[in-house]
Amino acid sequence: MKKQSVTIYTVAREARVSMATVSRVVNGNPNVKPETRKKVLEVIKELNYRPNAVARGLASKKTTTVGVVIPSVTNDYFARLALGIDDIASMYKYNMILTNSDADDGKALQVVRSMMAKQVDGIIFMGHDITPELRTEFENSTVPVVVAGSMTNDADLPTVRIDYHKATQEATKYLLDHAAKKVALVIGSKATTVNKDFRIPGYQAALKEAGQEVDDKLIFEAHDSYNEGYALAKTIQSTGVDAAFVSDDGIAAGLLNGLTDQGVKVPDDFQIITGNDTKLAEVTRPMLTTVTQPLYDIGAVAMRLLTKLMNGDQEESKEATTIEGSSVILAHGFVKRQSTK
Amino acid sequence: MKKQSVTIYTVAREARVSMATVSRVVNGNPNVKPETRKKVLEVIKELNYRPNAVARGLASKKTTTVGVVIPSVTNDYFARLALGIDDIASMYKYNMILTNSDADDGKALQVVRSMMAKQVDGIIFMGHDITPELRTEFENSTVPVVVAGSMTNDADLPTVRIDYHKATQEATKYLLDHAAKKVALVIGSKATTVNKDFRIPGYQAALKEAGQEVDDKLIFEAHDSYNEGYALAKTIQSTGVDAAFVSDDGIAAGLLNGLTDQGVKVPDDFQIITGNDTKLAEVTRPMLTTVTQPLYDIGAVAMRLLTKLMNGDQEESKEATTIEGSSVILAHGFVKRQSTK
DNA sequence: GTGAAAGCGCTAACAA
DNA sequence: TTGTTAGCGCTTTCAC
Repeated sequence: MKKQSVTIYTVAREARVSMATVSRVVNGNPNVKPETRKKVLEVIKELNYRPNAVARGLASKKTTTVGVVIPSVTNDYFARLALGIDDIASMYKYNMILTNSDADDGKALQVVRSMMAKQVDGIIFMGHDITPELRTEFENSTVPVVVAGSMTNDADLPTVRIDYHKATQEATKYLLDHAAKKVALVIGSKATTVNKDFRIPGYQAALKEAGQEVDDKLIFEAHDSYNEGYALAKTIQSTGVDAAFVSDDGIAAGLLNGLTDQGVKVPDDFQIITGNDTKLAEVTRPMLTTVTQPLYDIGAVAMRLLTKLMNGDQEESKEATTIEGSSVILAHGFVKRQSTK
Repeated sequence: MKKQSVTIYTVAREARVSMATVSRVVNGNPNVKPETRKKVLEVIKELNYRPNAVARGLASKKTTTVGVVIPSVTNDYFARLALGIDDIASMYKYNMILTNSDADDGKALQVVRSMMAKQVDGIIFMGHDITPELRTEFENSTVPVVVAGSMTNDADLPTVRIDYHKATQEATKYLLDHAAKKVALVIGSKATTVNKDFRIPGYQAALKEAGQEVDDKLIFEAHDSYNEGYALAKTIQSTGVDAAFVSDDGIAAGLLNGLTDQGVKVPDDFQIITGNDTKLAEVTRPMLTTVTQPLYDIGAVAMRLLTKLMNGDQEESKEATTIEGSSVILAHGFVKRQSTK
């Protein structure tokens, strides 16, 4: 790459002012005489001067760039969060370095390190849990981190999400209240914090409330979304279950289609509630009854929160976060469609 | 943000060598005596030194960051391209600044300017057309640009895509060969290059080949994906059409469900072929017959091509691009599912 | 209101 | 094989 041709120095020389003055007008510093400003602006336009953000970043120690770790862009759930993040980021003139972690802990660590090397001003982390190494990485840095759309094992991290416990409990109760005899819970992994500490307890609470015994065998794991959900259709039937709350829409769609293809009538013989509020839920036939989530807003609020943390005094913010817990819990909803009675 | 505590200088002092030597070992320069390297590496580890990529970028004029313009991350089509891009980018140690253009020309321009200000080493552009302003922006810069997953009005830009003309022609022919009497074409906008110069001519070629008259009224526009496709179900029937090739899966899914909800049997009374090869096509019932596209590969190849352009001599590359056309056309396919006879 | 000058942390000749 | 020395383009005191 060749040397940048027109720099702040070129402009300064051409406008017969100092670099400092050019810098001031570029940055909207009010301490510039209007006519000086006008002159500089003219020269900038004439020369088509564009400030070099890298140089600015080095000098100011701010890059107006945030890092966003996403398990998978092709998952509509995370993509909708990312859209909310990006919109607010753009609004605040931030750019976002977006990288897939492929839901792989090693890659997540590497990705975060790379972002920090690039001196991002903040990080939004999407994912279900954080390894000790990654946690150390976060702790050793002054860069604020916000978790969006899940709950991790690090309760100290500011997090924007819905109340997964309550949502799961409500959905389970709904099923129980609507003639379901035996309700299954289908989640990604029993080991993640969001499931272990929120969804499973919520599910169990609903069962207990209804006077039912909890049976761990009715909790199913499915990772690979649609296909695994489809395959699950057989397994799940053999357990005598006649309803399920499924946390992921891809899995739910697979389960629904798998069931249908086996001649099981949904919702007559089997009811399904899904939990991600993705487009998928409206495309299937029957359409899936869903716990709704303000996905876009979760992303947007996470980014807003991050801007606050980035601007406030770092230590103070961290303090506030840790102690008061600057986490945000947004309201979820429920839309009855065709997969429930 | 406070001054970075441990810099290349700290390491140099601690290891009793010069900054240059530290720089060499960090960058894998072989001209370092093994024991010196070892010593430096030790100090780096001990101090947990992390090179500052911003400073490196300023000094080397390379940021190992590419800009990616995406119309919408929440569209699975583009998300899959982005996944391919990101994977290859990671492989080559590039980060990606990803920004939604919302399919808005003004925003696309602004986004690109912002990326260039951040000194990205290259840009991957996803979108259907380029405004004169944006084209000027590209031309005035030395940053290589690759278009992925579409065809723009700028034929000089290296582009990675499938053969939209042929794909459309084949799909239309398939419908005609399978008892369709009157075939519609449903696209986003008649005005974009990819439709105006590729899909529409392909569609018309198939009709002519079959000895049918072309009727512009059988070409429908739908933008807002699913909902507009759903609404289209009524309109399209009134024209006596009994089959359609739909370029976008969201629209196709909407059309299918709209038709079904009106009691039209697919494929018996109406056949549909869709063109984006998105997950959606497998989730609907009946499942949608589809022109398949190597979406991930389109993104991956685009990123590979970009790395070549970024490494080669800039001018030379640009020359080669313009003259030989370094564009890549990948093979598409066809999967018959349930929405065709 | 404006300018001079010292960095920011690193790379890259050029010497040695 | 290693060190010295300029920058890269900008921000930011600190004077004036």
